[in-house]
Amino acid sequence: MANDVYLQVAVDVPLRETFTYCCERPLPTGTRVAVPFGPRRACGIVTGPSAPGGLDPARIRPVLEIFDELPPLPVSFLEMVAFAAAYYHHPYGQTLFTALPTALRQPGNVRLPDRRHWWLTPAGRETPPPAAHRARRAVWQALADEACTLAALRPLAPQASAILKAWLAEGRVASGEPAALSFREGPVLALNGEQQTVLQALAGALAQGFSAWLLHGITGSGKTEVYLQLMARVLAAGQQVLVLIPEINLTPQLIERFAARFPDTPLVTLHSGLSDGERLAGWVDGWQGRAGIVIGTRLAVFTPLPRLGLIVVDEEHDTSFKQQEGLRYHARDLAVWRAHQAAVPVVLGSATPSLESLANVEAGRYRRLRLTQRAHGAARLPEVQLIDMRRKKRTEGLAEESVEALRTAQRAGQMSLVFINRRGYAPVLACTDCGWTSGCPHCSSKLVIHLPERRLRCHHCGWDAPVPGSCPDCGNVDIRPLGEGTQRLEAALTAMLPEARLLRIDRDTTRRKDDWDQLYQRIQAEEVDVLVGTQMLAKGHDFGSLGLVVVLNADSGLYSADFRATERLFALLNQVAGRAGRADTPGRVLIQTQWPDHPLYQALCRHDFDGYARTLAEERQAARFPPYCSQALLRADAPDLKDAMAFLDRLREALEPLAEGIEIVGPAPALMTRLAGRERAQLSFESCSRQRLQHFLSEAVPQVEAAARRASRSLRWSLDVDPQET
DNA sequence: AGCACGCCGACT
DNA sequence: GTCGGCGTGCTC
Repeated sequence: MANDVYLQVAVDVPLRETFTYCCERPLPTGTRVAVPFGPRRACGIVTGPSAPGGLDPARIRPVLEIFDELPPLPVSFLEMVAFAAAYYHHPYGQTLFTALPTALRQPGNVRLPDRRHWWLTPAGRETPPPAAHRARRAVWQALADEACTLAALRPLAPQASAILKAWLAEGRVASGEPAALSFREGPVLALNGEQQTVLQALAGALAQGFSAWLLHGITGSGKTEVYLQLMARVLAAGQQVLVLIPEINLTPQLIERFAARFPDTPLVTLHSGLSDGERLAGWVDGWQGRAGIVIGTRLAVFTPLPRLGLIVVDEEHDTSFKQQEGLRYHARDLAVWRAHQAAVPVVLGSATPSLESLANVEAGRYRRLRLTQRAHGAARLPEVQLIDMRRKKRTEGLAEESVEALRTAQRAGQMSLVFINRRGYAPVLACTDCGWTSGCPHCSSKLVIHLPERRLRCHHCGWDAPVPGSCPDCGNVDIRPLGEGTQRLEAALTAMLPEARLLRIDRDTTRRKDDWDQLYQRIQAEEVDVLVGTQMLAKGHDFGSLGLVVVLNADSGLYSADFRATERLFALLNQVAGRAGRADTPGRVLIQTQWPDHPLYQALCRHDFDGYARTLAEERQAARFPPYCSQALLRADAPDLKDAMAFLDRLREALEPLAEGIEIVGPAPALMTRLAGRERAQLSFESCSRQRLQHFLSEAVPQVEAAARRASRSLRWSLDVDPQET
């Protein structure tokens, strides 16, 4: 056997290195193969040619099988994988395999859907089958109209495949790749002056290489219409568009809008809800250039697109763009890298841009465009009012004013929304009288209650204190965790509004696939007076006109242990408020709070995003938190917290000498012990220089790996670069 | 991560 | 006497 060529092959294992195999012939980089790996057969991707080097040639085993149903993966794809692996300090093989659809991760052949188009030859066109042969006639008729895929013909005649085979042999039909992307644009909406200015700026950037744009447009300002008209130009030029959206926004209504606008452009959606086969088909359609539009959640950022002309990231501030396990990538950041690689513009759109993106604007890396008016001339911003809960009579957490407003709205025939904030719930202690909260004496974090031990702990620096019996500021004994008392809210609402038709929307009531459709129909049919729900209701779905929005438990996000909580709360409340009064009536938003003077609420009432963003930015700058420093978290978990802490303690000591220009904070117990039976802790690395932090991490990771090998097998660790949740 | 090898407790 | 617990070590 002449196994005379050596290859480097990446395998899906948590090891930093690639492996050397031999093969009878050279294989191009990006070829998918099956290789023997220890006692098993694994899927591998060829990453390049290789020499045996110091390796004993006897240990080098031959490639078992070469999969050639698809061409080798493009170099640009492998480059992005290499970047992501390096930046997030994740093993190359595992990074590569997370970027691939599941079907391509297995060491076996894949079956691709038949996308060939069939059409009649001149001979075939002249010989229509007799009308009595209904199946053949139907197929012929369809082909006489236009070229079709087999999938399109099957509904007309189940035996379409056999018919085509016979006709092919007789020279009556031919098949091949579909014609190049045709382009047709459905009815466009008129743009207002602002939208036109924005579109012109963006259109001017097309075909001009890389540029990054932050499109900051208030809710209802018509960002989507701008995307669509910009996309039209890209698609008309025969290029592809990648659109990334948050998980929750991937609704049939949104896809329908894109599909209706570009009726002849093949559109592919990619998200985690697809079957392996569907996901593979969409991915390959993008890669082979058949799809003009690829629209999907964070995982879609990896789709190879040979004629990429534009990337759009909608709701760029949304946290679902950050993957929270395994390769902890941020799809928005990879999208910007990718736009740079492909030399195309990237548009990041949001009503409430992330502080990260605003800082990038400040630094001159992104350019900002604004939409400050609602697209429909008459639509006004909602009126936001605060209900001071400090001296209010309340029932089950509801102020009498809120109940009264709900009654009034119902009588006026308007639909209301009661929004319960459960996001970022971490029990921070607060005084119900003076507004004192449990701040950490050593850093700018909040102390969190750990009930089993009755302790207050700082999850940032690790400070630990007993729970006080009364307020340290005013002596009031009524101190309790923020956010308590919303559990029985639905029952209370039913009792207080007996004549209103309530509809609760949350994970439980929308568990099954068609649940949401049914609820949605009830809303459309105006069979609902009061919607009650959480996060799910804040974004995405359009309920038509909401007359009133009541927000409960917003305060729990105000004084949170996570320094990003206020940024998220502000974005969330903005979004909820944007649900009110979208049509021609201005809506009303009521927020129940113990801190009516808090700058966040004050800014919300004034609709002053810029002012509050500036305040937050100054706070972050003063505390040297991201985006004014680069951060990475080393997380560890074990059945027992002290094992995780001891592991991080040892590492802190070992890494200190390498940490020039790096601040190491902690270790500290993590905010929430997520998985039952496992406890988590974390060590934070912070630096004013991203490069320096990267360099440090490159040196630190091998040490972490070594320490983990020495530690108990039950200890697990992960590194989170640019963490979103701290 | 898998998977095998290896060395100590309660079962036919 | 053996089945099986999971500690430890390797994968070209």
